[in-house]
Amino acid sequence: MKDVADLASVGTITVSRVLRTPEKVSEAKRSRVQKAIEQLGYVPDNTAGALSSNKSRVFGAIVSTVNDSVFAQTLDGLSSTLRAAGYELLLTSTNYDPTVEEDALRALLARRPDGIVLTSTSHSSGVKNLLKSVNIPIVEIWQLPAQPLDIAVGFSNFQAGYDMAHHLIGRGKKNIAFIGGNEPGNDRGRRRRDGYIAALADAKLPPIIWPSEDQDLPSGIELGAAVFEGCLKVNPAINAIMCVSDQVAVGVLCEARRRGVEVPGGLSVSGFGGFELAMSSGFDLTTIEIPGREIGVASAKALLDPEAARAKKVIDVGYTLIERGTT
Amino acid sequence: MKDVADLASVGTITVSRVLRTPEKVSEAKRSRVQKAIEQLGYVPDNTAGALSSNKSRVFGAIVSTVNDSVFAQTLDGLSSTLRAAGYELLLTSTNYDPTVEEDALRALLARRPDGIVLTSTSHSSGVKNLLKSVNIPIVEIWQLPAQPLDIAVGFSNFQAGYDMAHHLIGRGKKNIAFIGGNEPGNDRGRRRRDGYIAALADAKLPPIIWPSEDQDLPSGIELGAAVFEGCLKVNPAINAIMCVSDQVAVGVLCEARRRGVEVPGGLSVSGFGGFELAMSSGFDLTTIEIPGREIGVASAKALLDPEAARAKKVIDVGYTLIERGTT
DNA sequence: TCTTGATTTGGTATCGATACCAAGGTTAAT
DNA sequence: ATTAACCTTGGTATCGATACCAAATCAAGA
Repeated sequence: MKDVADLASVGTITVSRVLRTPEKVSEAKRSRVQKAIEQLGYVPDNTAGALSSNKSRVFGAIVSTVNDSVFAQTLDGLSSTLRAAGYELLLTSTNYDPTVEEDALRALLARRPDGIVLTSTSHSSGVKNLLKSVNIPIVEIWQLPAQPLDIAVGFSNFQAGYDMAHHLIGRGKKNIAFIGGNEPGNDRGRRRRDGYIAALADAKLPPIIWPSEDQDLPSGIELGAAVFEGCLKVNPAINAIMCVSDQVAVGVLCEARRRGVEVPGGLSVSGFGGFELAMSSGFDLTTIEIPGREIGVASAKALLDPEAARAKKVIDVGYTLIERGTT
Repeated sequence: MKDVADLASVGTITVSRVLRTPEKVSEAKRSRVQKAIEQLGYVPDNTAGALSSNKSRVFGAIVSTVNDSVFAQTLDGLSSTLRAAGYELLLTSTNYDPTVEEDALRALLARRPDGIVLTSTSHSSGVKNLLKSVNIPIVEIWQLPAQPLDIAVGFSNFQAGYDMAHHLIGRGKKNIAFIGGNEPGNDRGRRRRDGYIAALADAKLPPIIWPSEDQDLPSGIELGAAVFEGCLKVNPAINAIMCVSDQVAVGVLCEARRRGVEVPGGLSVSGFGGFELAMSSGFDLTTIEIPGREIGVASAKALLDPEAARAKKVIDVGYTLIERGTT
């Protein structure tokens, strides 16, 4: 920076201002400095800037996994919006292991981020204490918590589960099963299931849940494929299956085809997520579409302008129930 | 840090050593310092450490998209391996727009990363100059470039395309079409297509490529679904379709079912990627499985020990052709 | 011309850790 | 007992930018 300042015959502080607040520098010096920057190929050092200004221009994200298509959209929206504003994203994934969260957070805080995005909803007391001790915006995403730590962006999984069950009931189905939602460390699926249970209770129908907590079954597509050997064998009266995710629903649909079960005549199937394959050119699956990218964009905005976001506290981006051919 | 040092009655440098090189501090002082750290809830400031040591303990990644399941696995492997070694990952995505790369790189370099991971293979001269001017490990992933900038981790898309075409030819198919691979900014698909062309030439068969460069068609599943209205209508003799990705293949399979076309009797279909749905409990799709996570892990190792990686220069993780029910 | 207020500019201290060097203490070998 | 080598420890300078304050410049009105 000193070299640039010398070449342009200005003080170092003026170089700094050209980069951070160009409107405060006269036209003449500004162009001189910019020419010098280009000539020397100067790339500023943000680590030094972070130290002196106490602003790192970096945000941290702790996500459960990047390995989920709707989730990846959120990351995409987050990272693009932040980058457009001159910020960068430090990414950490916990792989649904809650014990990793505190370590990851500690490592993140050592980088002095200007804000943090979290996906999990239940935090250990260590995590809560760390978050309380720093004075930066904290955004919890996806599941809206009852008691947000600071700012929350997402939607209600409970309500989504309720709405989908209500939709199936409206189609005249009486024996509706819920598949999945008991993976450890992921309580979002469980909330959807709770919504399903509530809707069935309101309609005076008995809930059918599979697999039970103690059964150790695969997740995703394979779980869906296993439904016929497990759930439907025990209870053949089932004529609608509400799946915790689109992946599971696709597994059910693939297996139904293999067995010649008619959908939705013999069996209705619904998903959750709004995964590409659910589209009408794919499985034509009735599902609940989550605006994944929008969650990312809204979180980025909350991080960039925490005061405005704190006024709302909870930002509900909603979801859309899309009725297609499988129900 | 000063507070911790005072509480433990040691010098600040000893506190620093307890955190970075604990084996160089006597047992007695080490435990005293650790107790003080805990008591005060001290979280070190890595931005300051980065400034004085010239080591940020952060790596940068510039990826085309996080929105792809196999790709997400790479990120996952990369980030977990780095975090286990005490490093963090700064993530930037370009959304397949090559003009973004230089800006993203400049922003990344301002954070003084200890190494960089790139996914694209063709770089602008500005990017190349920037990379040459910094003295940190550069890892190019996925596509193995002819002339690696520094270190490359991936596999040969050309060879994968060749092998799959060879497999289809071996199944007795003579009219094999290649679908996709002309999305702008993504030359990996094009390499697979080149491999396909080479294999067909070796077998003295004419290549059939769809859509052509100038056609503006959707990508992914929708492209697959459009095949029957486009490609097969023009050339009904086609009896095998080699798709640029599993997504496209799934689109073809869905549409084939809808039209009652028998697979693989009337039409063979193959994919690429090793996407969850390709599994036997899903579509039972013949595909080429890429070890996405392994690419991430190997890149992380290359960043952490660049000398060892530079000895090899190119790390080929290979791929696996998995023959399933669709061919 | 002189004053006032706004704008532009630069000097210097500072952020919090680590590199470097030097000093003191310990152990082993002569 | 003496020397040499090693280990442990701390003081101080330093990394490269920005905050803060003060000085210089400029424009407009009296």
